[in-house]
Amino acid sequence: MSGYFGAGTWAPESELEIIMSDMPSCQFESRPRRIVIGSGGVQADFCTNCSVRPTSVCSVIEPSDISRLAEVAVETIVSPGRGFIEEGAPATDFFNVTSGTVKLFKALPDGRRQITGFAAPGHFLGLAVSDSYAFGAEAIDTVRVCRFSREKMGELLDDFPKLERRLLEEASNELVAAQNQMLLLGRKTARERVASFLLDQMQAGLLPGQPPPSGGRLHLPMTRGDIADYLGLTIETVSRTLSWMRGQGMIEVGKGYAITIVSMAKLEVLAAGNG
Amino acid sequence: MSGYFGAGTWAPESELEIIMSDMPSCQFESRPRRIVIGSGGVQADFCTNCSVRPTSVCSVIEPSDISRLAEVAVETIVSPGRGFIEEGAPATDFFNVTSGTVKLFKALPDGRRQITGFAAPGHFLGLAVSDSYAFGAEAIDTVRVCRFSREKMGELLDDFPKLERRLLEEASNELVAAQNQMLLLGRKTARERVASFLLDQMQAGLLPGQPPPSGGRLHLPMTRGDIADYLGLTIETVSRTLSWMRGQGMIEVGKGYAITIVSMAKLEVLAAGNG
DNA sequence: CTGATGGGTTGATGTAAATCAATGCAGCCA
DNA sequence: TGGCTGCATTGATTTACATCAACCCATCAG
Repeated sequence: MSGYFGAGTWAPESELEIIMSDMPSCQFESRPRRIVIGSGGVQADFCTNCSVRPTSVCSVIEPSDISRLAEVAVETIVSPGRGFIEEGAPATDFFNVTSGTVKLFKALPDGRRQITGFAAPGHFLGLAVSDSYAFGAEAIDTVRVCRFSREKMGELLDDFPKLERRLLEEASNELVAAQNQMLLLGRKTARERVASFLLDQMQAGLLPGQPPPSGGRLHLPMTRGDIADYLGLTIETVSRTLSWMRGQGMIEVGKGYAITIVSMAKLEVLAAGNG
Repeated sequence: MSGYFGAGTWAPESELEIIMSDMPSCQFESRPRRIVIGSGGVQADFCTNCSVRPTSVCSVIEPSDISRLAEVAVETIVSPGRGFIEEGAPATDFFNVTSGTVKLFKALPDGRRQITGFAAPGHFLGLAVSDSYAFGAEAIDTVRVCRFSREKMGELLDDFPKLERRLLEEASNELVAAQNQMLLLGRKTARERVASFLLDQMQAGLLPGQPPPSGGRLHLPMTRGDIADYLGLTIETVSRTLSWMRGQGMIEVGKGYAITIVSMAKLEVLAAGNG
């Protein structure tokens, strides 16, 4: 395809690329393998029909200017367990998660990991002035992201001042979340951490974009290991704490990734620091 | 006195106000007492001659537009130990630190505290989209800040797009710092934390604005308690760890707030996670 | 079917850091 | 001068959590 939208001089933008999981799992993911599987090009309504547009930074672009957005966005599919941002690598792109869940993390040389956040659909990734990524990103389940090159993103920012304000808003929100997480990591007990986590996940599910968790039913896509790395605990402590909460009648732990919150009140008391 | 942070109907913009330490110290600082001591107004070169302008967000305002800045800025002096942002209070103002050091923190109901950062001259405070402050701020030594009302700041942002980009940059940098701190709090040992802290302080001192620490000499304005609350440790552990480092020939601990870094290399090995 | 693998739970033991406690020292004020 | 307070250091003891280890249960490949 060429000259799609009559705008671009070259083609590969707006194709669908897939980052495959061609190896079961390795300690440090190599650079994502990029496979372009479609070349029909993206429709004019690519962004218009985007399910996360109302809640993402893209919402500030007027419908009349949507084509500008679709021009520079490359939709990418990342399979579960696959990394697509490598900590320390040159920061060439920004991403917008459109479906699935991403874990963001930093690591120490000996392998210790801290997950700094989970990015749900609508989340914007890559905010860092530095020329290299300050964190890594890996798909938890099957993830779709929109990729913007740094260069193209700069042009968008120049042309749409509203976008800049929206990004500042996004960054501020993340900053608040980061401060909450620092309080959690530095001063909360294991039980308080897990309680806070469950309530946060509940809260996140209530936001637009994802199916709302009815009846306190949560579907956590991440493993116990991920939760542990997020809360600064070990797998065993997370598991034991969940069992303890079950024993206290706070939650029910289902098969797989299901957890049901039975007593929000009890969890809130815990999370606030009483217990 | 009433009208904490001026509701806006009265005049004191561009006067010099002082937040006094009229009580020695209480568990939770009451609202700062605001005392206007000058009323001559700020000179036209108020901002032009500002020592932190080159390194702060204000640097993006052209000299020709500086008067706009001086119009909306209120210089405020905060005495040591005095709070000037209360966590949870309505977020009415933004601040720019011009001298001294500020500690930013979050607290749990039972008094546990996490210091989320130390703000040195040039640092911009108050980035949060929420209508209330997500953190508290307290002067460590004598602090001077420039205060901007939310409203006036909005006007500045409308008039100077560059300011918005600079704020985004500022927020991104803070985000990176926050992620580093999460790694520290979640996964580093006490020794690694203290080592990281000393190196960060060294780094911060090398940036423009403050007198560069020559010969590895650091002057830390904060108490052991502040360091502990920043690193997610106790006072005793911080003290013991510093003593241990002294024993290892890594540092020298002087009287008061002086610490000299003897072997940066050893500290770096520690901070990176080998030790 | 069998064995391997990854995730999860639970138990026994170890330990890093918290807590409890005593002491020293400087600044401050009556 | 003496008493008070805040900050710091160091020692003794406790503890929350990590570590080590066993086990269960899916899933999947041969």
